[in-house]
Amino acid sequence: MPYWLLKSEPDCYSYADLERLGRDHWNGVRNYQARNYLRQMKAGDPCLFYYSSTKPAGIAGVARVVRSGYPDPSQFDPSSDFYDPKSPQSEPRWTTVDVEPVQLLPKFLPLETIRELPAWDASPLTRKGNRLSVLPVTPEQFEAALAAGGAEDLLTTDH
DNA sequence: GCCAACGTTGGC
DNA sequence: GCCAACGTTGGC
Repeated sequence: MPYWLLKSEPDCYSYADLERLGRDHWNGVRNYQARNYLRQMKAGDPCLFYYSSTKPAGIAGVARVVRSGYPDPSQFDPSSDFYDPKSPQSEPRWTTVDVEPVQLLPKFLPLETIRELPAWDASPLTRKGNRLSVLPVTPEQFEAALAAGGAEDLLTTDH
């Protein structure tokens, strides 16, 4: 089963917002590489919910994909910040997925600590200049993040 | 198709 | 707020 990491600015959209809504679209991704990953996501895939552009940045919680990729409606909405007039209706350019909350990490996992986890050495997340907002995570990275965040092992308790 | 300019991301 | 990194745009 693939694992993913989703970035969000918590001032804009936090884990608590997702928890309050119960389920939501992960929309507004306007980067082709991130979009291609969104298109690979399947219902049931676990995701790490990452806070960017905040102090400190890091992983706040775990979410799960509940609906795989479909056209992001906001690309066709002129009143949306994510409106893309160049996206053809016949072949929508941008994709969204639906996610639901799974759990808040008992201990917020700062980027500084993520960098100390050997499994994360190879991740784009820990590389300088990284700007990818949706990225794949290995099972080892996922487990290491949960352990460091004091969470239950979802690999054995789920599914 | 190249590449300079520009805009955005994101850690610090 | 700064600035490095990098994606996108547009002129040629």
